[in-house]
Amino acid sequence: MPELPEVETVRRTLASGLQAAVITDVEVRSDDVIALPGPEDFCRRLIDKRFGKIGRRGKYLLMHLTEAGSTAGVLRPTDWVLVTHLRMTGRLVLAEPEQSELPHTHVIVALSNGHQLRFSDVRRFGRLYLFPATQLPVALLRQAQLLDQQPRAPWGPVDNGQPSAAPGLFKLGPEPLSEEFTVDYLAHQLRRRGAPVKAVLLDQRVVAGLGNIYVDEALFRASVHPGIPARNLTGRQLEKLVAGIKQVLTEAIADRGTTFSDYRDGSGQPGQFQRRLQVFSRSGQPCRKCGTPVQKTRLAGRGTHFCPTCQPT
DNA sequence: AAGAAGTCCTGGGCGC
DNA sequence: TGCGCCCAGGACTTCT
Repeated sequence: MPELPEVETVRRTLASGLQAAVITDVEVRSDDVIALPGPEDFCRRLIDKRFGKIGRRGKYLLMHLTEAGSTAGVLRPTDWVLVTHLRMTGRLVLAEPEQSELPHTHVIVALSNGHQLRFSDVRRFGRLYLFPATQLPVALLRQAQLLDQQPRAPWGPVDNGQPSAAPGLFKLGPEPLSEEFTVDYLAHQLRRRGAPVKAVLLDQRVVAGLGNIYVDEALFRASVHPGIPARNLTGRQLEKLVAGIKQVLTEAIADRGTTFSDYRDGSGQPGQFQRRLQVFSRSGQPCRKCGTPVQKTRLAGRGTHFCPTCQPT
């Protein structure tokens, strides 16, 4: 399940192969993975566009696209942004045309440098979106690091009152590795929430990019039981939780993410962080700190792993 | 308004 | 061996 560290690793591994490549052809085999616009428009708009920067916001990947003829670099109001969300089993890989395809390959983007960008997804939960750049808020583009400075021209999004195809993209909380994500911020967010702290941390509006694996790992590092009502956390626990989240994500990015079965980076390589997991997927095995068997329970509809000794209720 | 529950989707693991 | 059941979960919608 690609969470922030996995998506960041995909971003890094795709960036060099996509840089300045022009799209020469697009094949969509499963219409339902194209969330926006319709599949024909999606293909037509992409052809002859050139890849610029590849950014990330939470678990979303944002790819800047310019007209093939225009100068690269600055994001212009006429540009487009290809957005992807891999959800559970989605994969984006660069491949040679003669390389065999993964099963469940739904989209193939042919590039002027001879490579292909391929999207595959066993469960077809993942989605691709193509937005006119002006329909994305400046703040989002900056957080995804597609924009260096405030654009001079007027910028959208044009609020036409229509529901967006990707409502979550516009409601994301802060990047957990940014300076915005502080103890004060998290304290404010958790203050009125009576739900289990794990459920609140999975809410992308609170903080962007955490999923089941890294929430369990961060809570272990903070010695916080996942079932504690969010509002009951002490100041000390909040400090340890913010530090734990930043620490586990930083280490996981350094290890190129966690691979159980499906996840691979943009060049097809698995991650290495699974070797360093403390509790996730380790139920019944001894806690690496105290030796107590790691327990698994169900919380917020998710398999939840914790050490009953290190993370007391 | 917050939270719980249902929905999507398919490979793999399990019981019989 | 093979069939059928159920589980895994991110984000979204619907219900309470």
